[in-house]
Amino acid sequence: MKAATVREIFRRLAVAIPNPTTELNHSSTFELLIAVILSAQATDKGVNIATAKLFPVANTPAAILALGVEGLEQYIRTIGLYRSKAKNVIETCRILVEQHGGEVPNTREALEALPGVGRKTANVILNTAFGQPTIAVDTHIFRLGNRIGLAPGKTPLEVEQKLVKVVPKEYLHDAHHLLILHGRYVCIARQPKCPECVLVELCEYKAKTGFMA
DNA sequence: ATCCCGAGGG
DNA sequence: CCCTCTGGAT
Repeated sequence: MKAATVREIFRRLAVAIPNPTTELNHSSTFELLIAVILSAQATDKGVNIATAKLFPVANTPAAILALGVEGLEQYIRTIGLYRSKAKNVIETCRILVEQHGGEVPNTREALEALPGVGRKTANVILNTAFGQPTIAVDTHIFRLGNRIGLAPGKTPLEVEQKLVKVVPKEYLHDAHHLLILHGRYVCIARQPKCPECVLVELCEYKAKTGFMA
């Protein structure tokens, strides 16, 4: 895909999505970290329902630690993979208290050392809490990268590295949320809403599949 | 039956 | 590389 086309894609997304930020409710970096860990293979909406109950009761590492695994499970039962997430969150809180003074670390290495935090989650925290130009490749961005021809790749890491190369500098920070929100509401997995998409004539999906009008 | 802001273990 | 974890929405 031509550089000018890529630039136009982000210019249009930036117009269509005036406030490109997370839809995971949070009022601190710690809350964001927990919400992102919980969001694996789950919808933001579902995570927000659970954290609306959890955070008023416990919104610090020490407070969540005090709930214990089984106590925490009661709050996040409605989210998929809740048992492993409860275990990971507790262990992450323990490490935050013991090794980081109860604060969320701001380096990739320290973040990825936390249980339940892989490359994607670390990228979200670095981008959204610490303002770094990282691109967290979740299911939406992986799909879009391949579907519209923006950054094709067999793995999320491959898509991420292509995006970092291809995305114009001024859009690098917002690219993550511009793509996620476009993927969530327009370029959805099952039946993309091509008729209302601002990228139609720039998209390789049309040429490949002749999407329905 | 498929998808959702994946990660860890074998 | 694959498999498993896992509930709720569509």
